Amino acid sequence: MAIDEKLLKPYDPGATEEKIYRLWEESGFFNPDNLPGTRKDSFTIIMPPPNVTGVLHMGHALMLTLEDIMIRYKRMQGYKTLWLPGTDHAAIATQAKVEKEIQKKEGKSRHDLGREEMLKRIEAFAKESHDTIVSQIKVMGASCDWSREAFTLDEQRNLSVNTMFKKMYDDGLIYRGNRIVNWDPKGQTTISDDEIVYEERKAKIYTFKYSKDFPISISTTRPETKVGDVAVAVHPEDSRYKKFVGKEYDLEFCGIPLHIKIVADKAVEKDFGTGALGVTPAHSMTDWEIADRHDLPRPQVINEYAKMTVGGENLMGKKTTEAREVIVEWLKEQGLLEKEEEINQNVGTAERTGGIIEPLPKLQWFVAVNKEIPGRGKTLKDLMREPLLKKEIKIIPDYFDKTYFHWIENLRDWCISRQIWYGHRVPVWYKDDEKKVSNISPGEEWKQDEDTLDTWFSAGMWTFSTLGWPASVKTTAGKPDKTKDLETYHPTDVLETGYEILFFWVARMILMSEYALGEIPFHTVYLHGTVRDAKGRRMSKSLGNGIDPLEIAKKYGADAGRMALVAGTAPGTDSRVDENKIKGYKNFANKIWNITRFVLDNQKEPDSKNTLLEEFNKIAQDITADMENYRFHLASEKIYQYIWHRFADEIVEESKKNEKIKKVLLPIWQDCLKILHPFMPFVTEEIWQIMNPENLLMVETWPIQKND
RNA sequence: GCGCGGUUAGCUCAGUUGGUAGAGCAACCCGUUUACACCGGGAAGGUCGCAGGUUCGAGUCCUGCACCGCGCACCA
Repeated sequence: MAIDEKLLKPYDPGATEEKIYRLWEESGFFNPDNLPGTRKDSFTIIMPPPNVTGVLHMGHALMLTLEDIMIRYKRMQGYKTLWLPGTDHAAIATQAKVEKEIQKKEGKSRHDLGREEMLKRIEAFAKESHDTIVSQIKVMGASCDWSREAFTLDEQRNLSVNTMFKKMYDDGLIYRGNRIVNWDPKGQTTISDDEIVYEERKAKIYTFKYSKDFPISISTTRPETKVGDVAVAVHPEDSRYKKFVGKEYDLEFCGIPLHIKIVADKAVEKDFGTGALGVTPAHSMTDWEIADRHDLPRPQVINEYAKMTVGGENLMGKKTTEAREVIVEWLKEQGLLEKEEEINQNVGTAERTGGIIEPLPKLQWFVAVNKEIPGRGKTLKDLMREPLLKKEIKIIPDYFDKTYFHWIENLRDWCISRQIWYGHRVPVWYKDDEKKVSNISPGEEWKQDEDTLDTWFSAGMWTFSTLGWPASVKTTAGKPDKTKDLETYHPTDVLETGYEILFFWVARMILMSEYALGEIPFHTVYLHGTVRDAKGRRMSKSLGNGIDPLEIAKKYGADAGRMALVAGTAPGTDSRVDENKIKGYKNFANKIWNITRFVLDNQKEPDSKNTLLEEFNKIAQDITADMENYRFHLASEKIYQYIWHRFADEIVEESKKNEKIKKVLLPIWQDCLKILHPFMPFVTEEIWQIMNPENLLMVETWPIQKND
């Protein structure tokens, strides 16, 4: 074999990677329908869809690397491998981003533009963002099936979502109710419990009595909400207050008449503050529940703009923070204020907008998680728990099981309606006094619900909505048969994602799949950690410490970036980006390049009997076991160690003196390339093309067949 | 408050069912001999957070403690 001229120069990823990706794409092998040979067993990963809010970050790069490693390994093992890519409309995040931009550039709000125009703008942004993301995924070398690409907000997914909504509604699992919800005054929408981020802040806590003749003092950090109080709750065992329980008082608080009942409730902690809690049902989650238990009224005193809705001129229409000062002033004047202390308080803020959450009672759509599903004798919570208890689903690393169960314990009904425009609209239509829940529009004369659905509602269906559930009536010729895909590829094999969305997403996918299909969405959940900067800090826009995976690919090659991300990074643990490490793997790519040159220069008739072959075989088996057991962090280091420090440093060196060894160089080297391929697909494929231009390494057979 | 994880070489981290402690980078010495200086050879470096326990044997299993990080809840 003549030595390719390219091999005489150092390896240049920039001149190689794009060309190789095109070669793969043109082969059609990303699509499982086109794979060579008979492939009985399928292996499926549905890609966690990146949000169309911007560009890929290192976390995405790690995700793509791990998933591509699994897919490439299984493809070489002879599986019918499907890796289905997609993007997420990320409702609140995307709308908030576009709104902010328009506000900044044009000084207009979404209401100035109107629903239709605003949606057009968001869609244009999403489209652009989508295109960028797709090209970035390709740069990373992801061998996913673009012919099946999905978007969480496209037509097929909308049909899935609406069908699911109707099914749940008909089963009584979705209901509309006036309940207290987390209201984000900044984003002007409700959000779910999981979208709240608690921030510790200093706050003042005031201790006072409503009026001079009221017997009990209460403490609060939010005196302005006290105009909505209907009761004072004390612990049932609290001897200080027992004698007051059941009594009712009429009084005037800052000009507002209040009717306060003393109730006993075990939710109250005796030792906190005065041990007595002023109950504001409409503006506190705990208080709402207390009101439930004691059948108390729930007057609302704050509106959606975090402004007061009661009182005279001094309060009405004021922001809560201003109203607070008014009330504190009044308390001081009246001589009612007993104490004013500074405390650390966790303030709930909206994850996406940063707005301070204002609990408010609102008419919203909910998913009932504790209600029995008709005919199944189980609740949705049960459906989420069972597959893990029965070990049908395995989480890696397994210690996340406990966190998962703990979260389910604390789960309350899931508020799924959002007052934003970008997203799946609630599939409920109204006409006069009639209401219709349907998966398609019942006609022009019907008016659709204004709200949209929580983005996790559609994301929860991702493993099967992407495979065509429910079977679409509009499936066009040439496109994959949707129903057949669902049969072939579901349940999927692995869900690979970051541990931070275990609750948001993983739990909801299990819920949705178990409920709609009666089967698990995936067998294995592989959780990766957070990629941090060199100092161990989370990468964020505000810190400006983000590292762009594309820059890395450009500077060192995607192969080097992939190896650096995965080698030595155990599942579930956070890692740091270290440019030196990446550089080391760039050097490794060049080392491979040079080894190839030497091997091709020194080819001899292969010998099949040599202890070196046996030694290699053992290592290959060991690595295969690692691959089967998701130990990619070990497999990658082992092949690296073998290639550089055993094969190159010792075997190649020895072969310079021993002609017999030269006879095993090529066979071992070819297998090394195969094993390294899932990790560093570009450079290995490029070399393979020089050695065997008629075949693609991507679909070569893995040296060791399944061995666990 | 409840729970989870971490603590291993100067730094960043691996260490699979318990069996004589590993890698990368950095630092030290030497080296251009049939690929590669994006290189090679060599040497150095650890009482595996602390205290107990189980075991023939513990970085690995159990108990307690300390510090760091994280999640959930509370937050009147």
